[in-house]
Amino acid sequence: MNIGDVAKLSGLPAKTIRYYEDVGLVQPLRSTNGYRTFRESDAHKLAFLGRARALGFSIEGCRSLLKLYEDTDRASAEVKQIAEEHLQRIDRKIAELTEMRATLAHLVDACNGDHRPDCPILTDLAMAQEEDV
Amino acid sequence: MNIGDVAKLSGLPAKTIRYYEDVGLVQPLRSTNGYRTFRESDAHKLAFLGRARALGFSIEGCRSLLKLYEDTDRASAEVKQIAEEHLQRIDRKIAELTEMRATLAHLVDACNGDHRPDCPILTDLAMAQEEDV
DNA sequence: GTTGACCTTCCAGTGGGGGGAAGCCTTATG
DNA sequence: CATAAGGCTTCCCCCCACTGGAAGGTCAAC
Repeated sequence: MNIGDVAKLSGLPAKTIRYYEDVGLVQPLRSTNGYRTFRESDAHKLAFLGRARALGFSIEGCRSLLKLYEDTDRASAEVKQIAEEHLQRIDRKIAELTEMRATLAHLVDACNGDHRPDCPILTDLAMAQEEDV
Repeated sequence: MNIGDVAKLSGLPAKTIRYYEDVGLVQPLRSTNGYRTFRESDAHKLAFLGRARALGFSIEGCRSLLKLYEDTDRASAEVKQIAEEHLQRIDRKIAELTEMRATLAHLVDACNGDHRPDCPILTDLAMAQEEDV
């Protein structure tokens, strides 16, 4: 398989696949003309990577997961730990965004949004004094 | 004021303040020795920027807000629109993370996390077949 | 033989800074 | 007066995970 084929199969852009080779996540063969040649197992790996990335795992997280995936003697506890750490990162990110959202929503709500210049959003950004909300 | 003073006042690292000058968000003066000299208004702007960034506004968003802040003839509707667009971006991001979280939490839940190699997390990443959950 | 689709490598850029080097300026102290 | 400490300057590279594009090689079809 050439890169275009495996790109279609995995849903990843060819550029991304080259990048994954660069960082050592896949090691396709090379044919005599210099083209990358992907085996079934490479296509499989790339699909795996695509799904792990879609769940928000970092490249290094993907590398760890892939290593465990290929180690049939792994302990599922190791996989679970990686996933749980990632889950916590996601939770922290959601909490952070939720707090931003609350503050911003409150400000947006308080703003008339008309032709006049008075704007509690700007006032708050300028002052951020702690008053009653 | 030198950069260290205004860094303390605004809570921003000096590096960040230099970067903000680089991208044109602040224009401090220069004293004869080449040091940046910040006025009260610069310190004010930087504090404004710090708070806007803390709400997740991009540098370009900050630039727009700052421009409106300094335009006493602004219409609050313009500010509100920028804030609402940002709010929607935050909402999309939260939705995306929440979906990741749900999928991942389900997988983590299904994984025994013991010494055995069987792991639904890896199975799912490898297959992602659509079955009942 | 020539088009057009595919492939290759390499370089640069994204956002929002951070780390650190090399070198000036200022102030306090011995 | 010398020097040491700390603050300031510019400059360049690094982070992440790609993405875009240029310049050029390869292959199948017509």
